[in-house]
Amino acid sequence: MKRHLLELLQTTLAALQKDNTLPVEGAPGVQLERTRDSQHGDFSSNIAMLFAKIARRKPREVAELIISRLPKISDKIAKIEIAGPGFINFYLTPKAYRDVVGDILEAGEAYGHSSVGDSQQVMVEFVSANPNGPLHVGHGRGAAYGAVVADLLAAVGFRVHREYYINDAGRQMDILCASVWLRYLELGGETFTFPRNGYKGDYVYDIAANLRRENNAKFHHSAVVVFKDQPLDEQDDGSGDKDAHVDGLIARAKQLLGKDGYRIVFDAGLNAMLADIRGDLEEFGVVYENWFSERTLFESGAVKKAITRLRARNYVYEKDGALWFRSMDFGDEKDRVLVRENGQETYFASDIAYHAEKLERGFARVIDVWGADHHGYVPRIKAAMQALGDDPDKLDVLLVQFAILYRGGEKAQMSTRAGQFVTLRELRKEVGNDAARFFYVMRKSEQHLDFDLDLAKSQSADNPVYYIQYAHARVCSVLRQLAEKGGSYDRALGLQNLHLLTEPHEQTLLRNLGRFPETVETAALQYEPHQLAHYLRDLANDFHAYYNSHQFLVDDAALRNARLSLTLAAQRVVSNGLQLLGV
RNA sequence: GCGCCCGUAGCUCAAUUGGAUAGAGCAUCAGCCUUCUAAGCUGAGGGUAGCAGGUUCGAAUCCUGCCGGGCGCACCA
Repeated sequence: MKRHLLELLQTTLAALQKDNTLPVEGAPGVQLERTRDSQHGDFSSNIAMLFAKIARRKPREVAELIISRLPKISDKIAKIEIAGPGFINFYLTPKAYRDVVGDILEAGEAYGHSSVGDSQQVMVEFVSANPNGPLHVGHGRGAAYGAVVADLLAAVGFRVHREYYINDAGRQMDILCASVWLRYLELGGETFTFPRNGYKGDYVYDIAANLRRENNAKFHHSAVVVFKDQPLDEQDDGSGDKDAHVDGLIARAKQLLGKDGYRIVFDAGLNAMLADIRGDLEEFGVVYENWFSERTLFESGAVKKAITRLRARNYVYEKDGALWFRSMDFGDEKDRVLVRENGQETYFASDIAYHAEKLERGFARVIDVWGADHHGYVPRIKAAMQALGDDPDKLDVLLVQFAILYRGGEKAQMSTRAGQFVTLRELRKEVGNDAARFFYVMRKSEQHLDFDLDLAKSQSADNPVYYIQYAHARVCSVLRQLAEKGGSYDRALGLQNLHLLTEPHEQTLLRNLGRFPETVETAALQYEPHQLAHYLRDLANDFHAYYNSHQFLVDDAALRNARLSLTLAAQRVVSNGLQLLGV
């Protein structure tokens, strides 16, 4: 409907511009929006006011002009009025309202889907948490948000590719490896102080135990040998160098285990964590087309290749023994290191290679979902893309603010290292997948999310997801009642008699059901799932109000089936909407 | 110090991206179950939009300056 009206306006304006009634130069784009208040009709355009200035005429005068030239009114438009300072308001006919019901029942699961994406290929990369511990509730938000954004884009006609970037090449993974190894030594009877910097979670013991089961004492060494000459890690007064300590232990592990042995311990940690993360996400309804390993970028030479390309374009230089990228040339606040003094490429270097590779794969648009604490990283990635001759506008970085946990009214601390955190798995178990998914996407992504664990765990009925599901359940209940009374629903009869739906509650419901496709579209294109969440809550409210004030199973067969049609349409939209949110 | 984000009802948040009288949910108060699940509905109170300017037909939204909060400023990832 909205598209239809937009086209109407556009052709009319073009005609007015063609005969020089309205200026072409500086002409504004046509805007049409749903009215907030039904007193102002159903759709409203501010185009006359926008044209008024450049045409040097009064807004209402311009509005008159446009209306006089609009093509013959169709059977879906009742009237067009000028209101306020110069709004052009469109009022739909009752028929236009009614037709929505047939459209919904006809389209079924496809209602709300569209093809504005034009089959363009889009990659959505999200979560990509380091595989050095279980996912916690912060990752959960990125997972829910990324998954819903991806599903929304798919619903409006994009070809969506979901990807998880596995950071399996960095120092953090070496620390995990060392942590696993040390726990393994402990299980073999060695005693020592576990490094402050190591991963202390119980899951590390599990991995170590597994390793011992499969390899027995193959990787065992005496603590005396392992810790010999290691820089001290002063736990109590904090005076020791904990980074040097851990790095020393990593080096010692490599030395004592040999290349192959180290790899086995390393992979034991990596694979265990990946399996855990993958399983966790799958249970959460989050699946990927691809899990992309950072390590393969080094192995395939993609990182070296990216650096070579940058060098060829004269954007790298050497300083202090390191290799730098001139990101300042592209507005970044400082230049960035690509290769460290010790010859190791930085995470940034592999990330450049990764993004170059994404575009090589042919994606028209690349979306990264990151934690908001990484926002400072955006300019340098875009700078690198530009330096490589790629279009940085193809990359949209969506920043997700942290979910702040509250327990007993107080902030709960999260730290992967300390091993004290609420895992995503734990959260899902306590509040359920549905509530977790809905809560996560209910808020605008760049807004901090207050996640009250007590409230969420309490299974409280305040939960909006229950409210929405209840609307669905009530429809099921109505149908059950109908069957018990020996009746059945006659769709044809219902659709023939939709004109009987004249109650204000019914009109409101019809009006809002018609907004669903637009809501899905804007939620998708703006990457704002919360719009859909709010819409569904409002729709459920409309339904509950209707349910409470009118009986559906009335004696009059025509009215009964008309109401059931409307009810089923509402159920369908609720169901499609929740489906998109992954609930 | 510099950069990014944020500041809307007692609390948690919306607002069709510059539109018409700023809206919901909790919480508070007052009503509605012999009739399709009360997990619900109806009504009431509650606002100097952080503060001060500016831009224009029109500002919560854009610009400037303060105030307050979060995050980031590595040869970590």
